[in-house]
Amino acid sequence: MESRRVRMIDVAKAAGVSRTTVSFVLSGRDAGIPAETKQRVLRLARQMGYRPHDAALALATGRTRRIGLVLNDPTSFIRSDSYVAHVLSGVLDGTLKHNYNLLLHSARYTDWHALYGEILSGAADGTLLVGRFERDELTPALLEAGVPVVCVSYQIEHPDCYSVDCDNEQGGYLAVRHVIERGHRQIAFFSPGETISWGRDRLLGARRALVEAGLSEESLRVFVWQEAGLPSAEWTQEALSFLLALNPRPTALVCCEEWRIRQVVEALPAMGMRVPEELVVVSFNSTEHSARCRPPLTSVAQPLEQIGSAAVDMLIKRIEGRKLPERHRRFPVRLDVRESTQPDPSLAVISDRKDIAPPAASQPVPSVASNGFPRCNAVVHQPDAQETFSTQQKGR
Amino acid sequence: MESRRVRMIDVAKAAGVSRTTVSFVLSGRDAGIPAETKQRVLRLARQMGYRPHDAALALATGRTRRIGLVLNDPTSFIRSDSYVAHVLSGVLDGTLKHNYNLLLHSARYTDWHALYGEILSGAADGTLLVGRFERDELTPALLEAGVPVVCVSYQIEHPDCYSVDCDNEQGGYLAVRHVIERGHRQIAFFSPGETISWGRDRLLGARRALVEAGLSEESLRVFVWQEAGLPSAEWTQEALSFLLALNPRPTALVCCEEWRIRQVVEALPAMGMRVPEELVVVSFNSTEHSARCRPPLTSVAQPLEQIGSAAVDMLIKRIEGRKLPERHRRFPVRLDVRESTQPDPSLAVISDRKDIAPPAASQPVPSVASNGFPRCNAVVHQPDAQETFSTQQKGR
DNA sequence: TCGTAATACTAACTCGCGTTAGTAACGCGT
DNA sequence: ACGCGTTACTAACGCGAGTTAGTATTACGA
Repeated sequence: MESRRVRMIDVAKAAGVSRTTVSFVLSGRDAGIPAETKQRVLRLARQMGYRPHDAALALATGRTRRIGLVLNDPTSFIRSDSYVAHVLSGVLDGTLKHNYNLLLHSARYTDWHALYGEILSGAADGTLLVGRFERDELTPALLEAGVPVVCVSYQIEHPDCYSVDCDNEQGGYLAVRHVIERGHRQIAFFSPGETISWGRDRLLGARRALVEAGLSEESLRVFVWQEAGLPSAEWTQEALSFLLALNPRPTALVCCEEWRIRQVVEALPAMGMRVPEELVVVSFNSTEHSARCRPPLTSVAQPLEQIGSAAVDMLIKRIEGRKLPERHRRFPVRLDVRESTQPDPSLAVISDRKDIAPPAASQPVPSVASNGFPRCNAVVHQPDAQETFSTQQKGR
Repeated sequence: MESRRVRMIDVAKAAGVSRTTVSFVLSGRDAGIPAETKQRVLRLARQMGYRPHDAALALATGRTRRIGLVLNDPTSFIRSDSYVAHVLSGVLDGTLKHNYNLLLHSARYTDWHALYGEILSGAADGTLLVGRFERDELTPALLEAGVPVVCVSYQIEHPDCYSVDCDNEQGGYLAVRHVIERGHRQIAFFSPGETISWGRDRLLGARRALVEAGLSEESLRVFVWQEAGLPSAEWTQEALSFLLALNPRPTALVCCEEWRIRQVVEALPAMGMRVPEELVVVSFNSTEHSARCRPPLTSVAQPLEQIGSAAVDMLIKRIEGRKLPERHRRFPVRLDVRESTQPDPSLAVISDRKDIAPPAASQPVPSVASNGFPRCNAVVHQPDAQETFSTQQKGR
């Protein structure tokens, strides 16, 4: 009962011309075909419901109009961290704009051989790699194979590596400078580990803030979970216990991973600690998870949706062989000050760069994001919002 | 510099056999090929890094090992509602299990002609349609065209319509019965409208609860936003103003849409209303957005990830031409009682069915979901948790 | 009338694979 | 020596498109 698909040759027969002629008409190629024939072919193609067959088109043209996407963790959608959701939303904006579709690879990053094979099979014209796993063998292998690839939120050392990310170094800097300005001297720092570029860069920025303030780099108590070999939730507990037992005890905590901060904030009351009175907390990403936390968390925002859509732009330019002005595109970050470091919400937001506007003043859940930053309703004021946020490419 | 892909014929030449032989060896088909030849071909294929070309394979076999997914709204990832994220997570589990990939169509549901064309192009073997839009013309058109399709969270009247959903009628029933048991008689109900199947069914269940309690169906104050022609946020405000002006004033509100409940809860304090003291609130879906709301919201949970992965199972069975025991698969729902209807969290959870276990007792963010329900940390007790949640198919 | 050019096409090849049908070589029984 | 069956392959077709190269017809100028 399955009605057979209408092929190009069916249209050709109905129109009384050759398949080649139909192909020329439909692809808009002018091969001296008279208007009358052209109209007849177009009309019949429409009437008969002709649609080019995807696989045949791909085989003949060598293009799929699809881009692939690999997630470091397929379950990340439902983790507390909505990083992936925001990036994916930007990616979909990008693919829609370029008239591409998105192929979500379901294989796990840990099974990188399977992913490698699928990507090389040419099911997509290029691939976005989002949020690198530890011990990454996939990225270098793909680059070596010459597949068009753009890394999102990380990069590796390779002459063909293209990437989109935020300015993580500046993010670490802003976070730590902020707590220093609030008077804190004993600062803890939860890091995923230095093999992950954003972990490393945020730590570098943190150290820069310390040096700038005349503090020693060693005063920063860095907790690295990658090397601990513990499940994530247990690590958080252990790290907090350790932190609270330190002497002098840290009064500020900067946590690189937004999903972990929830574990922290939920665990602290049971340990007899109040936020921000006894421990001040700064997170990253500044999505609604930070904004709606109790208390709302001061957080380093990055324009996740812009990063997603910029990655698509970049990848498609590579696919089409166009030149790119830079291999690594960096977006600026912004510090959203909330109650976890600032009991009085009427104080101002810190914005280090003059080219970054702070978020719009709080209205309940703005329905449209005015800039590329995640939609959140931080309770902040705007000290000087004349300058608007600029997405212009900026040099490294 | 782009190194040319290794084709089957390259392997054949290297092995000194025909392409057909290579094809037979690689597809494991026994055509009397001696073990020695077989080994040689396999070794060379591996050494040369041969990977079958996706489009060629699809063209030859007529199968892509891909399933398509259409979202009613590509921006839904970042809406307050994480419904899509949970379903998508389940879908990815399903595609991983069956060794399929997922094709995310980036075109908008409103531009259904574009989607229709893409789906008919055969880029995927079948398609999941998630969360239907109003005035749906796509679904019937696809069914009429004979494309394998499974509808998630809705269904339409059509002999070929397959769907996966939760028991929405029971959900509406549980929600309203719960507030009736709490002593409420003036109940408001926010509905998306009756053309959306879950909106209609939840309302039916709500009315059943009223009738069962000996209350008149007319006592339910139903607010339908679909017919209002207002943007969603404005509608919420207007509906709330209207609600509060009613005499007698409703003391309970059941809201079908989880993302709207946030608008409600955030707007109420400014209107001088406290939850739950002056207005008791029940939401649906019971994802972390309800669980982490202040106050935490009583909510009707549905096993979103199971729904997603069941939809994939169903679709792939259809693609492979296997028989399905039923055209519409319904999952049971569960009521998670939280503080928005129950100021004292030490009271018990209401669980209408004995075959549905309540959620696990609260631990900070369980890392693994024990059943198919969204991960959330409702503060509830378990009255009798001997029975475990059953995913066995249940008759309509 | 012939040559050339423009018009209006189409045959045939290609993409990389699955698959059917057929064949050449060999062994073995009679 | 012949026939037959088994072993070990391969030629050729098809999937549904794009694309190249070529042809038949007509028009027009010399």
